[in-house]
Amino acid sequence: MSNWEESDAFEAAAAVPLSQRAMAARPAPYLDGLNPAQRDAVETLDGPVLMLAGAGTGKTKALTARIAYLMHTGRAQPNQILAVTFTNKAAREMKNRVGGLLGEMVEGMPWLGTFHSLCVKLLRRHAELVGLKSNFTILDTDDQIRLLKQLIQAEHIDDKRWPARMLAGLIDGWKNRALTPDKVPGAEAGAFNNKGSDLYEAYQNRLKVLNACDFGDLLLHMVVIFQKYPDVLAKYQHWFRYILVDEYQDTNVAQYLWLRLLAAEHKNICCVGDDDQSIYGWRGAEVGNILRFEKDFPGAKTVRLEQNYRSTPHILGAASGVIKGNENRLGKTLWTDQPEGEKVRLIGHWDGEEEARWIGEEIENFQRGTRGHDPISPERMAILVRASHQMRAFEDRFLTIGLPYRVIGGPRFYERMEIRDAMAYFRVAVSPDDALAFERIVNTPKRGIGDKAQQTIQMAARENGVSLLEGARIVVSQGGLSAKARAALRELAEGFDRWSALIREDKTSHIEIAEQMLEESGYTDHWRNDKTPEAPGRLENLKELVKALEEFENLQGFLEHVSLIMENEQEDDVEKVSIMTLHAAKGLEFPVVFLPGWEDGLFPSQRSMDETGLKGVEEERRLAYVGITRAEAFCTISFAANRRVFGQWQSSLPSRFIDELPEQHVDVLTPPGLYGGGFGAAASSQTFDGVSKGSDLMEKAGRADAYNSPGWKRMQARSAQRGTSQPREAKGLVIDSKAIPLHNLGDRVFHQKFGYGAVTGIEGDKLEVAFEKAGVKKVVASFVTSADDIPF
DNA sequence: AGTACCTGCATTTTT
DNA sequence: TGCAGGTACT
Repeated sequence: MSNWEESDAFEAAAAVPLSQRAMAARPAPYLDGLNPAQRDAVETLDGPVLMLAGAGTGKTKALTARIAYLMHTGRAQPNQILAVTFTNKAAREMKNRVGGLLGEMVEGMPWLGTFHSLCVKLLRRHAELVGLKSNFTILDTDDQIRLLKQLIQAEHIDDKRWPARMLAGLIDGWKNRALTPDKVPGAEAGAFNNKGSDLYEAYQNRLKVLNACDFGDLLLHMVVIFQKYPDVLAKYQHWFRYILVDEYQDTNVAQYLWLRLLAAEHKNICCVGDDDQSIYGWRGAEVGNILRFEKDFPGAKTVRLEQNYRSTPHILGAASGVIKGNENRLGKTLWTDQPEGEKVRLIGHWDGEEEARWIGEEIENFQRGTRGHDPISPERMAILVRASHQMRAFEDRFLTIGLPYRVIGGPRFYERMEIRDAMAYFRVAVSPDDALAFERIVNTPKRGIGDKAQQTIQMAARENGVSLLEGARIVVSQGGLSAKARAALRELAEGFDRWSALIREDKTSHIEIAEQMLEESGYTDHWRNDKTPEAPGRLENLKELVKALEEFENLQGFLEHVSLIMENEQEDDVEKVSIMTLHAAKGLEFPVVFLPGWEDGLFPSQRSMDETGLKGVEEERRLAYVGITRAEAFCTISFAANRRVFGQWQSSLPSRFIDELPEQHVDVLTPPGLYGGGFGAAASSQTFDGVSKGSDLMEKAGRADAYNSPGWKRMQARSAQRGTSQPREAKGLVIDSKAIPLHNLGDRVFHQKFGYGAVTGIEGDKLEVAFEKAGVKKVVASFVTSADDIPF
């Protein structure tokens, strides 16, 4: 598999025809505004190129300019360029940007897409070579697990000791490494109760019978086909004159092989990436791919994009200082011509709640534009955490103080096909002129209303200036279409008449109406009769959906809520602070970034260190680097000495990465708990909520050993030395300590988010309220109103 | 079939 | 602590 290494360095680039050179000589607007490095990366068209693009150095700009350049110079037809990304979002963005540069031509870029989508396209053409039909289905993770579970049980293996998830993980790992069942190394084949590779093989056979494949197969099958059928490979090798790869540091072995095979003829492969931002090792990404690029592709030219257009020098300095601790890296030096800006701020807190409270106040300060800078709106701020469970503290706090936030990268439940179908029914029933929703379900389940019938409906609707549903009624009444389609359409229209009437009457519960809709429309039956392995899961999801309805007063309310969630994934009209994991933040940027939870064990994560040792720490360090480099102007790192983990109080030491921050780029703040020089009753009684936290302190005191740690001591020393002032912290804290008891036990109150409830406990300015819908919650008193105050 | 209790477990996530 | 998945009961 290494004829590449054996091949000589590339011959000089083939002579370029004069006509093309003439074209290249014309002014090219997309080249304007590129810095020298970017320009180099764009103009080096022949042979392998590694574009080492640091964070915020304009790699997408360079990548898209390169595509434009390739087309403009006539080096390749748009359809001869293979451009690969990891996410649909990235593919979309690239398409848009190339479109912006070149106009219509992008329409002709059929081979710009994700690894997976491109492989689906290829595999549909050659499915028979791996025993599939071209209409194979793609299983999602749930389906995969269900199938594996069946196989495990068929082997009479205890699926409690040997869970399907574990096997799925193993198989995914093998597929990531392009290992078919027969290629699994002996040592690993015995994994999973000695049945690892056997079960893998059984699974693959089962998939074939089902005419299905999982995500990993999309790549694996293509690699197998390329390796086994040189004629097929040759066709594509020849066809794709230029290959571009985004986020190369995230590629796994299978993707690497796929690329290498495809690039073997023309050798014009341009990989863009940043070894310092490789954070997906745990799901099979091989940093080695990018580190080895020059060896894998002899004669490769490496271009470093090092001018950063995003962050201030202090932020870059802090990030560089941290990443320097990694051994295995290609190395690059980010620089910027921006003004110095503020230092990265570092602050330690007593516990996680205090950290959340402090950050909430800081966000409000930024929002108000205190200390000399302009007000910054919440959507320009983000909190980046290591693990999603850390988000809860912030959600709780922000809900309490009424600070709008959104969580990025939550469950993708509402993206599922069956959920979207079901909701389309709801949408049409609630608002009959929702054309998209109507289009979605008019022939789902199959009703024999094909393209032509739909066009007829569209025309009728347009001619009469009515909704599609009305248009359908007109078509039916006029006796258009075939008798069969007409009958089906009439039934559907009558269904919506009934369901809409039920909603209007408001007598039947919206849950019942929803169930009725799914049942009477035949949608549920459609999945009941479906024999594919994913059908049971779909039905399950529909049940979930109906269950989710319980939380709402009516269907309208529900749809609004869901559309909000979906909009969350795109843009949002409301200005909200983003809360997300560091992983989810890659590729994004914010003027204000908070990086909480920098404690050893949490970040770097203990598990990562246990499982992969030094390699793990290095990946965590890259995560730290990614986090810091998300910030444009203000970056605040924080940690807490005590944190509740699984209900147990735990104390921890500041993250080792904190000690790696270069001092000259860091401003150490005095934590509120340290007010006046030490901890103790004074600090707590002034900074909390006006109520002595003596008992809490007693409880926590025994765990304060973190404060003997080098990191903490150094922090204290630093802040003493610098004489950091306290007012800015103190200011915010006074605000919510004004707890004038307005409520008594048993009072009926209203909260913006949680609705109505009764006060069941009072603790200083905090109330414990049993909400009718949301259950028992603790809220700050100023954010509930007496129910009598509500004006309706 | 559906619910109520219990137990075990607990990064990071895209396709 | 909180959830998900499984069992056992109705």
